[in-house]
Amino acid sequence: MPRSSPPVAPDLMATLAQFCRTYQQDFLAAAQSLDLTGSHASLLCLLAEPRAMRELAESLSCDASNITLIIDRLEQRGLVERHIDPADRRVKKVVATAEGAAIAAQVHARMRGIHAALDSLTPARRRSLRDILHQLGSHPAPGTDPA
Amino acid sequence: MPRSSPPVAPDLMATLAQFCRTYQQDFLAAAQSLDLTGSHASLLCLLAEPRAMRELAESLSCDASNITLIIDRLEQRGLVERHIDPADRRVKKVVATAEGAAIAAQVHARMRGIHAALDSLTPARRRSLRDILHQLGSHPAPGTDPA
DNA sequence: TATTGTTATACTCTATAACTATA
DNA sequence: TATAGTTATAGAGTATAACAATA
Repeated sequence: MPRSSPPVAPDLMATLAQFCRTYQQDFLAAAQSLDLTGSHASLLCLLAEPRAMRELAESLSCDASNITLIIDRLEQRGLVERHIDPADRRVKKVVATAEGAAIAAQVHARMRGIHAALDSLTPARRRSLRDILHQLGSHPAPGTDPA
Repeated sequence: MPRSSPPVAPDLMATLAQFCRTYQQDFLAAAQSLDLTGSHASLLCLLAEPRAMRELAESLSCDASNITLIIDRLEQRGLVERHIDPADRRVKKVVATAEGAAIAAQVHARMRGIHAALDSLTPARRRSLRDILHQLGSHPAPGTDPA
């Protein structure tokens, strides 16, 4: 097996993959404990700020028609509301209600596995992780290129 | 809003959530570029070593009957094979074929967004990230407790 | 004309339950 | 009897296409 890449890259990718898998498992378990599907919880957790339906579809990598149905249910449950954007009346901004925001916070709070893992780090390493992830986050997202 | 938690925790959780979302988007795009659904690609990428069907169901947080169908398709496509475990003839170990392993590697290789982000880090920070994630990974997984 | 969001439809995915084989 | 995997079925989720409203 030839190895022309820098030595850290393959190992890092594998470790990253495993971590994200663990994160997903923990997230799903937390969502289900709150009577939410993974999609519903993902959507709710995106609403720290109001977002247009189309934005949400892109973030979840799914069709816009799908978002309509998910938001329908979350709205029936009183967790989100639709507000027409005055700046462009075609757009509907989805905002979390107080209860919706509380449940979104609960999803993250109930991710016991992740919290336990993070608690095992020294404070310095936690800060280091946060800084590195923050830098990674401030990069052009894959699918969201504004042509 | 009261804040009794350590200051780094909420910020870290939010950053972590966003990173894992970006990872998922990039992973899905890479999978689709190889004519794989997200589930099929996830399963294929779990087969660095042979695994029993039941293990795979747990890793993907889905029912075992579902794994049967996914493996059926991957097998028809020549990407995996089922081998009865001699130690327990009820168990079927799923192993990736050479082509399956190559495609699994391709999935990771095609995650352009993640690679670009990682490339933006200094080598020292990449090593730091790898070490931290490695430590996080060596912790009791949430759903996999051997009661 | 292009875009946002919705509706109707068909297709796929996923879980539930019953079954076979092995332990 | 308990467990691993499969099969058949029903329910939920997802995408496609046509539509209404706004730009």
